[in-house]
Amino acid sequence: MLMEIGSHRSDKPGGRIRQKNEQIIIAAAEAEFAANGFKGATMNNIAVKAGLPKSNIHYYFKNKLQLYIEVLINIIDLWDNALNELDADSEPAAALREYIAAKMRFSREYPLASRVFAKEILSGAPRMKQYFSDEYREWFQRKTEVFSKWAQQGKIDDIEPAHIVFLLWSSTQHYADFEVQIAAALGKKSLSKKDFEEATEVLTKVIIRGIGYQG
Amino acid sequence: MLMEIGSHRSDKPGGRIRQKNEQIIIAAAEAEFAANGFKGATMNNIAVKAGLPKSNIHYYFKNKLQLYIEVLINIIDLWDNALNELDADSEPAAALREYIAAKMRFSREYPLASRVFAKEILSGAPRMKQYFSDEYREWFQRKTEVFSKWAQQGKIDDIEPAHIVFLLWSSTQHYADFEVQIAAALGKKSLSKKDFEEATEVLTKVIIRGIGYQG
DNA sequence: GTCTATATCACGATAGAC
DNA sequence: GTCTATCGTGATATAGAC
Repeated sequence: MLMEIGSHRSDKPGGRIRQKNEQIIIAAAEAEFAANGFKGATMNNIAVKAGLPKSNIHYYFKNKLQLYIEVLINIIDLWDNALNELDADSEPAAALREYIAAKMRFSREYPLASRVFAKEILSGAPRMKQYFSDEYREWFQRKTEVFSKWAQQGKIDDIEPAHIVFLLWSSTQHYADFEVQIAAALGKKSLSKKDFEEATEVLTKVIIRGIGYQG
Repeated sequence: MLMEIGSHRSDKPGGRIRQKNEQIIIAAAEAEFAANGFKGATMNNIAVKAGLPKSNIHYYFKNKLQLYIEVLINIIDLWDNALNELDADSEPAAALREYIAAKMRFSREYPLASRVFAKEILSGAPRMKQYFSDEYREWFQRKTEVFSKWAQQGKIDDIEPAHIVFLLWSSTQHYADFEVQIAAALGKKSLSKKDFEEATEVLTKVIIRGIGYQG
């Protein structure tokens, strides 16, 4: 599903030099795309951040779009795998605690990738049209069934499951995407590990209780 | 506080033609900035969307930055006024219900402006540095006191108020900013009024109960 | 595998005719 | 108040020497 969108990527085995340089370039691209978006990003800025001549970027990646897709795939894979672990057989409290913690860990560890994704969606996702297909809808619906089952078992309230998932996504990604505003509100330069732990604690508590789970 | 950042704006009285054209241009700029971000946006695209020659944009607005700031000010004013209405003397349930409804109404009525703001924050807010000053921090802290008072009165749980505010912001703005993803997940082209009402209902219920308010 | 040089085009902004 | 023409800059991408 994700591979389709990135199917043009070079699957060459690649020597150690290639692998290392590609990783350096992707990290640089992540920062540039996060700061300036797809259209605003320049290959030159990426090259400078990577510490490589501009032409080398074109040597390793066909064009700006391919580089961009590469960055997007990384974060989507991460998020999807975390959601796939949500299991209807687990207790809601434990399962949600773990999922929220995982999403918050991503927000802390990969904020740049999260921001690139967010900007793409904000733009109307013109470069991810295939990803948001019927297949996506079906995958999403399977995921929401976890909450439906919990509701049927009387473990949580009967709330439209889709909106619970959106709440989980929005509240956790916010700490990566809006970090500048949050830090300013708290009077800090940037968020510490402790800030993230506090936020995780609050979100876990509020959401688990909010959906009607009775400890 | 907001005016400072936009102090270079032309406060000329302006005839009817000017006022009308300025509004058309701002609406076009909103769409262009939402789609492509500040760096990615082009004055030409704005002109085409506005149905005016490119030079006219420069006639009414000094440059791209001024036009951008204008768009930002609109949405920030809207949001700030809504938050300023949150009153510690009200009952938590009624006050929060109203605030969430207002924020969701903005998400539905002004999604483009919300996205321009979101992209600016995602970029690290380089064009809003003055806005996120000590003054902002103080304003934010005053707003959080509403929740502290409610907690002191035993009306809600003793939860770090800042994170409650972040939750309110993230969960409501998500429906404007990530509309494409949400619509795809729900198998729709775009979100209807009913979708927004359902979401508002869920958020209101989950958050009010989540912070420990006992009806 | 790496870099220089350059072709080609689109950008923001302005000058100046109407 | 409106439009055309254009300047100067910086963008993606590639060709080809090393």
